[in-house]
Amino acid sequence: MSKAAFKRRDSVLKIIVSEYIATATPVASEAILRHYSLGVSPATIRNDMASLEEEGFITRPYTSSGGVPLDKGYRFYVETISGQAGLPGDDQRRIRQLMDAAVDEYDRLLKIAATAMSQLVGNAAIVTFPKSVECKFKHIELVEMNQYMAMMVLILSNAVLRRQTLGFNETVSQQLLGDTAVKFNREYSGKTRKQIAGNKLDLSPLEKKILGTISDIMASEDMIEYDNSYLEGLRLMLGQPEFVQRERMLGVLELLEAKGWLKQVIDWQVTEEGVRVIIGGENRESSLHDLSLVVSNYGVPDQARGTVGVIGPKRMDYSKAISAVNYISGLLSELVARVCRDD
Amino acid sequence: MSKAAFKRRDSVLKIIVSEYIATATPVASEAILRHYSLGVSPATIRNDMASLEEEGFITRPYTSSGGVPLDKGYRFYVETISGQAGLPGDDQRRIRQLMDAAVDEYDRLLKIAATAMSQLVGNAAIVTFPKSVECKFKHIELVEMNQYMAMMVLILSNAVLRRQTLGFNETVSQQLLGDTAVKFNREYSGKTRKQIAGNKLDLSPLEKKILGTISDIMASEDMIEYDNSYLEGLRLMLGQPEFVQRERMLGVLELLEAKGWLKQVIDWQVTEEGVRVIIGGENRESSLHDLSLVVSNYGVPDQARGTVGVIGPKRMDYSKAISAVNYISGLLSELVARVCRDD
DNA sequence: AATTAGCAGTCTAAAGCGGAGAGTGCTAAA
DNA sequence: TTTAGCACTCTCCGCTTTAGACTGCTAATT
Repeated sequence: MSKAAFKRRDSVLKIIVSEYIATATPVASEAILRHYSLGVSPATIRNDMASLEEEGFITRPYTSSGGVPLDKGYRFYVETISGQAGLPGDDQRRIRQLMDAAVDEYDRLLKIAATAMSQLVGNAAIVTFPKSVECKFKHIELVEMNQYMAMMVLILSNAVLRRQTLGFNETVSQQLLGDTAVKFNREYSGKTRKQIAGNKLDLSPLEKKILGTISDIMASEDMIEYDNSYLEGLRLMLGQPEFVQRERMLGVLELLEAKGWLKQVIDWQVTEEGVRVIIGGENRESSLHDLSLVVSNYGVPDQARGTVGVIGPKRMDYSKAISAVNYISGLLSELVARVCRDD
Repeated sequence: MSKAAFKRRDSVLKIIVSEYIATATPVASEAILRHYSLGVSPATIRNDMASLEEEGFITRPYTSSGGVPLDKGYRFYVETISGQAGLPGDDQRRIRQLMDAAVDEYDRLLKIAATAMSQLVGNAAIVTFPKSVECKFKHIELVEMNQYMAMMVLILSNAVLRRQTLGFNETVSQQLLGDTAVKFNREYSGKTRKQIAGNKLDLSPLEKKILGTISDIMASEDMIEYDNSYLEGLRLMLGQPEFVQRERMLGVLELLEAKGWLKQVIDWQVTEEGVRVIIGGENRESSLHDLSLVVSNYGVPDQARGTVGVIGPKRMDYSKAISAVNYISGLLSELVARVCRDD
């Protein structure tokens, strides 16, 4: 096969993928020529398609029907488009505007980001809370609720916030609680869990109990993969034609409600930089085998990192998804950086 | 029609409803006799069914097919079963166990409650955060993040917690922030928004700014119908046979993702006590017209109140749903009461 | 007046059939 | 290596048929 012929075959593959992404129906040789004139006849395209099939880029739903991309085909397509055009200016402006409106409300901001992203790509989108690599104690607050109970509010590095109620056997006063909080804040601010554990102070039983609780929370915070996350736009994703069979639909729903899959994605991602595309069978988790993910980390390296991504059927507008994830992760990184700068 | 005949007709209706709830297929006259021997022939049942149809309790999907309940039929059924048996002991124990495991983590607790409830009834369940009737300032905490920014954590009555970042034009120290927090806590603790607004203190520009933010948050807290809420078990609900037509499924998904419907439910509910069942067309919101809700408030009257409920197709196990909602709302009330006791 | 047997009639659901149309694979020629 | 031409495959759609589930009605019975 000549060099020119190879090149044409690649074009054919690219066209098949993008056409299939757009129409969700098998792509016929003549359909290819209808939209892109390659200066050859349908028969030639058919030959190319046969060759593409042989090498595992595409397949046929049944003998003598158009081609649909396989994972390998999608992968090829994604490689050729990556590093391409960013998000249209309109979209950028719209998102920025939405997010500016909630810039001070951390939680709402992430939710808005997820919603915006899902609408942009017509699929589900997820944004996880940023998580610090190893969290540090920042501030504690103890508020009396009644004689035997207090609410503890614990602020960790990068704005992670946890509240917990504490019950005591003896009565405690707000005064005592306040003093304890001051002491803890003075001694432990900026320290990791291990540093706190190593720094044995002279503590009263009450203080020991509180310290234990703090330590537990920090430990669980260090373990946890996602504190919380927003998954938006499910309905958009499930509206896609791949989910007409309700069995698949319910399968996906179950998968996403469980959120176990998240761990897998994040594990994989934690070391990577930039946008990463995971297509169908490339997912470790077999339940994700006919879905694709476009994910990226955001945040400040070695400090607070979260994950943002799009999830949808393999037949997804990768180009748009990549630019959307890229843009939004950048935006979120900016915002996190502002909050973290002095950690 | 004789008195005995009336009674039998009611039984027939009850059987039709419960049978339809169990099987999701139109109930035939002979099917009724298969499971419950009423000592009459199928023809008699048919006569009764004709009469039930005439009065709008049931309908037929097509001429000469079994009966399926209408809203009026469900309503009748719900009235006859209400006030009946509670949740089985097993279930009670299981739930209590689950919830005890997270009793100190407010947010997780509510989520667990929602999940447990959804599994119990095989439909979606929702639990909203408790909201105070008029919230009171409880505690503020100000933490420096960097020279020009601070994080404010605001605790309102009944454990509502809000965090927000603040940006300043001049530099601020942790010292200054701490002093301000102490001052606010001393002056404003236990006061409502109006009381705070009426109590004009001599404030620096910085303090004025912070106070403004607090006031805004409290105002929005007073306005908001639901702070946050957990909706769990969607997949269970959508697995029901009523959602085989994917159009309906997507409609419901859209509805639930928007969460606008929540407001309607809660509005209606806020004054009611006990479990309330809203069947199909009884919903104000037309998009809920073929769904039913079983909801209840929980919390402490005149203080903090949240809503807990089950949402599913009209063909729902009302008996189980009612007892589940009843039990869980009671459990949550207990827990809220513990936290609120001294507000 | 209420109930019942019996039967004709109605409707669904599933299966089978057939033709139109889309699109390919193959062969032989350029 | 490309192309034209054609036979062939397979889906999709609508139509028909058949079996079966239930009812509604009528006329008889209690």
